[in-house]
Amino acid sequence: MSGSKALGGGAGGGARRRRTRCRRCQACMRTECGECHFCKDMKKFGGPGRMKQSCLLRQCTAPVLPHTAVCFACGEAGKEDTVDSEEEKFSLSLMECTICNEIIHPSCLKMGKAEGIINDEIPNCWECPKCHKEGKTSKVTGGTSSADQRSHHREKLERFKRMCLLERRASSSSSSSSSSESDSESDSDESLRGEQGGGSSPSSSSPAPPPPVVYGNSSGGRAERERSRSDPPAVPSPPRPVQMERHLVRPPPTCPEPSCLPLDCGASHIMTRDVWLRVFTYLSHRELCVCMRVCRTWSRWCCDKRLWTQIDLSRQRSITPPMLSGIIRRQPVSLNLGYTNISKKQLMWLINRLQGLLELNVSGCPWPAVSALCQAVCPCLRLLDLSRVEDLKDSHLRELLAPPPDTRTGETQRPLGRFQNVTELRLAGLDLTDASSRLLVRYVPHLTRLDLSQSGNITDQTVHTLTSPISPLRESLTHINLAGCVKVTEQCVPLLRRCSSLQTVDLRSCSLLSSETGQLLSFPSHTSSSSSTSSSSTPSSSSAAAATIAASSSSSTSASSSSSSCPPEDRTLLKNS
DNA sequence: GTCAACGTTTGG
DNA sequence: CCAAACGTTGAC
Repeated sequence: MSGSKALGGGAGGGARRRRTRCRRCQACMRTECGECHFCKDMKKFGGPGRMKQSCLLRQCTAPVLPHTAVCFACGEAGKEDTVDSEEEKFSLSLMECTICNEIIHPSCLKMGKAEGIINDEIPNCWECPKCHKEGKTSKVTGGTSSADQRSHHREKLERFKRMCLLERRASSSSSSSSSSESDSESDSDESLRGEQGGGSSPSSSSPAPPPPVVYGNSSGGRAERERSRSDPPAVPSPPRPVQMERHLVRPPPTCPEPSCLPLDCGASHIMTRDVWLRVFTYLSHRELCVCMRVCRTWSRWCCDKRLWTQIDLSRQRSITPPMLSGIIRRQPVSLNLGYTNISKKQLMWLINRLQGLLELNVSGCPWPAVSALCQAVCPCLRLLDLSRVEDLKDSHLRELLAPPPDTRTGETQRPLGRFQNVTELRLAGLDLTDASSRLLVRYVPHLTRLDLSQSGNITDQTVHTLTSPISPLRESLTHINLAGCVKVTEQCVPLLRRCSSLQTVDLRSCSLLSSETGQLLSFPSHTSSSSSTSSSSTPSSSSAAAATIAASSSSSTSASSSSSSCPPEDRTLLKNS
């Protein structure tokens, strides 16, 4: 409203109240990232302060009505705290109608409050019984007076159309039943179906348990601004104003309600949620999706994020909005988007909502899409697979790994990369040169596993850089894959020996190497970081190292920890040195 | 009064 | 169509 447009008339609503932070959700509790677009705009981060938007990572997931909101009918505030039962709490809480904007106690309504359609994505939000009844036909009520009002109506109309569109899209893709009103979810694809699709819309007269909500604010945030084809989750909840289009996606609560399965007779099934969950752990994701259609309760339980720690959508020809919302709801720890046609916006939208993500695979995706990561903040990420990303060049890798250019004015802290905590990086099959190795040394200092296989332009220089005395990787690397790097020569082998923790090096298919060296090599682990590779290091550490050492002295089969086949030729390296 | 930031408008 | 800018609201 930026405008104080008191849109009088209409369904009796008042000016819409601006929602405000809940101050309780995870997002509200965290601090500003200082790196996102909006943070950089803030004065406190040295920006001009013109955009006046919240940090992308701090967007409230459950925005509430302002404290000053009161009931349109009785003029009093929400009184849900004064009662205990869910039913009463609902009656005495303030509910805001997404259509007429009226805020009212359901108990103050003349008509049956059960006719309202609750939007449990946002607290205290519904389509009030009045609007729902007049419903979709409320449209433009003639040319009532001012242009202002007309434009407001037009806006609402568009809003409504948009909602219908979203709903249609959602319900056509899911086999979901008719009532796709408030609550029904939209997940379509078989591998990821949304939770609680149960169309319990009008009948559910009690507000849903306040769920954590990922509240996609689109206010200027490009990540959120998805629209058209890259629309993120098509959540068919009553829409916010046309231009805003806030996408609400709710991650599952840690333990989805209820704790037992209610039966028609009123009793509960003998098996509780925990027991069912154990059963569900034996099912594939596909099977879980089938189970979700059984009933609302199963639908919720099957969305338990413990069942979805790893989500694999690789090679899906298209990533749809329902898939995206499905991913967010499940909050996976590991996400594989390899060889999909995900768009930049979709990826950005996802990443900003998966703050707990540890592993991300975008191999084989086009660089323009992957470049979304250049604006992401993923402090937790440990594994990043960029193998065979189309058109990824040195300069792109720099963009990706280097910290944002304007690290404030002071530059007091050491500018560490965006992926500074990544320990495993896969860069196979890219068009990188030796220049990229410097980026790795500088910006990904904790790397333990590095895959540079099939990098035709990489030479010994890369190995030199990675293992130089000033490289932190010299200490951290345990596994390096240089298979198929045709420009690498025998010279790299002594260089590699400088790595104190190195366990295996894959040098297969390196045409400049002798057949003896061009193998998967195992290294003994050096307990000390002294340069001379003392073969006296006790075989106390890892099993792989122990196996290697055994291989060097006698000749037991060395079982590499990383790769299944580790030929006895490992010894060649030790012989060489 | 200050600060944060919501939701609309504007300009490219 | 999107990102930036802006007026204004709401918390304190």
